[in-house]
Amino acid sequence: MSREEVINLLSKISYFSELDAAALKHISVATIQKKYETGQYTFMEGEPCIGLYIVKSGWLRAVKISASGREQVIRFVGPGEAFNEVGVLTGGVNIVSVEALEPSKVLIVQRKELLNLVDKHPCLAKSIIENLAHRVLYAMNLVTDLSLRSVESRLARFLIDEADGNTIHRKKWATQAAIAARIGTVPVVINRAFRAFVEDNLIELKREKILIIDYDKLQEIALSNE
Amino acid sequence: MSREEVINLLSKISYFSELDAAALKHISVATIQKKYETGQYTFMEGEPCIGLYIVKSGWLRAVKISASGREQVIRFVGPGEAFNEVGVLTGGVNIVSVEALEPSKVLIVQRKELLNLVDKHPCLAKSIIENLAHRVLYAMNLVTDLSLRSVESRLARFLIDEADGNTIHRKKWATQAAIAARIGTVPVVINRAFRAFVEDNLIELKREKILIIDYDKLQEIALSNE
DNA sequence: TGCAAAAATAAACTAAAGTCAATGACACCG
DNA sequence: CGGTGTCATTGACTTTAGTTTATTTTTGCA
Repeated sequence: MSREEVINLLSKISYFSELDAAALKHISVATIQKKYETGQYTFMEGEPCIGLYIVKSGWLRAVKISASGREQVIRFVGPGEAFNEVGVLTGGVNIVSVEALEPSKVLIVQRKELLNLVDKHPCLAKSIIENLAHRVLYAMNLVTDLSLRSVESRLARFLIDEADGNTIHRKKWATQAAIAARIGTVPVVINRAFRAFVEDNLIELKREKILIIDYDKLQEIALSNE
Repeated sequence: MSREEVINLLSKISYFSELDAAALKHISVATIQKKYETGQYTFMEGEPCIGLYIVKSGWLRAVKISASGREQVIRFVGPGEAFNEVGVLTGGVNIVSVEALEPSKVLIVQRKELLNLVDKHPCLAKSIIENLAHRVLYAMNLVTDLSLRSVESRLARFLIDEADGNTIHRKKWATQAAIAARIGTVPVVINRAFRAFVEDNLIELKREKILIIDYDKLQEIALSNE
């Protein structure tokens, strides 16, 4: 990837969108490029944190894994998104593991470099604050979802959130198992919930996409035990 | 509370600890003081956010409430701590409800004022970033706790985290119901877990304090299905 | 095209968490 | 000092979620 491409990609990241050209160029110099194959981990939880990762292409997932092997997906990340901010900004240790779901290319802005930049550019600090605040919000909603709502309700909400209009486009890696890990449960349980939704004519379920048929009822379920 | 007291309190908050005297004085002017009785809410989720709250005295809890009446406590806040940062820094809407657990006094730094300050003081921005990043970390751990670990395991962890040495000092409002809401379950279930711990001689359970007898085994349970 | 692997579905079962209702213990207040 | 209300405890029961195993259906690839 050329210098210009790097700068162009960086400028599209919400963190950096308000930085001037000079600053962007500055960052681009401190940037590493890497490539990962499907199933490969960019880094593991607990390891020292190298820097802020920015997805150039491909999809990955940030995940916490329990000793018993169950996984909780924190989020999926795709082109133009950044991940590992929290590792960079807390103690310098990765707090999740991140796995490539398909062949992926990323940029890495080195930790020290990034921390320097924060000092120098108030607008960067501001957008980081905004972004982190939203991340807290997201995580807190995840918390209340898990604690207060049923699997069906969570799934309904997930579908609504992910829907583009009334269809959810599924990438090849968006299997029921992947969705289960995101919802906070196991594949069989998600499958049951899906079946139930299909039975009740709320959705149409295909491999490449999910069609929402009865949006209102789905919303009702999503809100039911909120 | 006098101007000096206000400034003194502000200077102890992690956000403001590195601000100079002039800035602190500046903030103190934009500050409102309020008092709440036990059970009174400082604000409700969804309401427009007035500002950043700082606890002068008393304890409060930030909570999300479901339609069915169940509660998930996000955190307890006590003297010297701040709350509602996320409301201030995201859309200006409160994302939790906060209830006084005992008669409490708070300072409120108005939202606009705070946002102005962030622009002017890079060190403030930096400490906010740090603080928010830790908040995300905390929330994510809460997520994985809820999703991957049993009630017993969560309770064990909670006890270890809260312990000062090998005793947990319980405020009058630290009832089993309150702990349940924090752990993400209901009072009876917490009670069962407590009983089991007492049975197995892991803890000694009293109204004013909890004594950890077998720290190692408790830790083992805390980590068991991590 | 067809075979092997992955994913989805199904059923039977277990375990964990939650509900409900009743009772016991204890603290606070008039 | 008794009574009222809150909190803790208990048992019986329901519901939800998770496990296991087996079968069917897709998918991707040789």
